[in-house]
Amino acid sequence: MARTTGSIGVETAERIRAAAEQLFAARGFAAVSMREIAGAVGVQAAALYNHFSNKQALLEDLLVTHMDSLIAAWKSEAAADETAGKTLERFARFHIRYHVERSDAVFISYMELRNLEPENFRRVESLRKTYEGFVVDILEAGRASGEFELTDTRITAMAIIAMLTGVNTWYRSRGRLSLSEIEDIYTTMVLRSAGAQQKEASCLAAE
Amino acid sequence: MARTTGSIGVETAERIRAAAEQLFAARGFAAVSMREIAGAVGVQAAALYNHFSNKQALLEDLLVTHMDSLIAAWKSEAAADETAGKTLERFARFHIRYHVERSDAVFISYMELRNLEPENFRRVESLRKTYEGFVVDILEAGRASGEFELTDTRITAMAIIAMLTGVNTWYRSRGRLSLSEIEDIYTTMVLRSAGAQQKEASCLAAE
DNA sequence: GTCTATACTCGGATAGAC
DNA sequence: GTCTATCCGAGTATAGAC
Repeated sequence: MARTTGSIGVETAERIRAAAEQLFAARGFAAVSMREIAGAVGVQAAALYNHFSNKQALLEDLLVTHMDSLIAAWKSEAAADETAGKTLERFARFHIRYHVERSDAVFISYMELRNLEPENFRRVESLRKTYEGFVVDILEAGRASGEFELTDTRITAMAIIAMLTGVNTWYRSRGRLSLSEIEDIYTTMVLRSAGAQQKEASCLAAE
Repeated sequence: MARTTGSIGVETAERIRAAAEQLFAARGFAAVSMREIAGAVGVQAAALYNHFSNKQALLEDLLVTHMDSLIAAWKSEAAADETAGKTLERFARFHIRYHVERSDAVFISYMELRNLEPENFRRVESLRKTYEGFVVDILEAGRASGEFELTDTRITAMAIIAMLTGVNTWYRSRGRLSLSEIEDIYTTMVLRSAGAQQKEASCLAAE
């Protein structure tokens, strides 16, 4: 989207989005006022209505944009020809990194769904299903090829996504482990959850 | 807690707790007014202040009570002498069932932490750490005994808890699978995540 | 312990000048 | 596109009667 004025750096709409995202994540949609958002941007509250028709539209914009970007990012990351195990590993690393780097947007996307009006809710839910479907597809492929051994692809997909997204609740960039180390650990757990054959030693003695 | 009046069924404080829990879960702490809670109970808003000093105290009561009960429930469920694998399975089933049956309290406990004032927040966080510690302990024991094979007990504990709690986001009591079936599937995934030796076939060929 | 009434503050949103 | 000014409804919480 191009600038409409040449004046100050980022256009106002984008600064409103950024301010709202940060405030909604920190304190919740209902607890944040339009005046606060305006204050963070450096304009009066009335000016926000030149860019978003109301508070609801602002929330809906943030959630839809986030889900659209997430889906597009995975589509461009997913490689066509590789084993299901390799794809699942790629997904695990992608999901962790993408979510950790956008913790505000992720937080809002999970917490503020209930504040969406029905039509907007359905739209965002549908995007979420699309994303979950990516994991189901990987698991189906791995089961079909014999790489994975699992009972229920849908449940396993939900479990894997929940596990990976959970990193956001405790991750701190200056923490004990680097993001790469965290990715390694989770990759192992995700593959094990799917019943992937492990190259390493976990098969010492069955029984 | 005993009744203070013999008049109408449950005492008012308990009915306030129940109404607040349901409303906070459905629409969020900030979005729910004291008038609404009072309306659900069948009293005037001013009457709530006879039982809770303010809205914050009501939220704090709900979160602390929930965490206390959760911790007590696991303590009474945990058996002393059994293998780590068996204990982890018991924990997985316990966690799923307990959380699914109290979805409102669970939801609030995760979502409304940020609305707690600092002192109350620290108190609830400390209880949460206690609960997470139970899982860390099980994993440590299993690693020490050679039952589990994992890189990092703390990370694995967080991943397991996130995976199990995730059931709440999609579980419906009249859904495709029974709670027992769900528990079975998750138990397998949790044990695999911890690198537990499986009796079943997942060890066909290493490499 | 609950009521009615109310103080006081703040919310979203709009009108109209510039 | 942003401002100032404003409408009006709703929020938490308290005072005082019963």
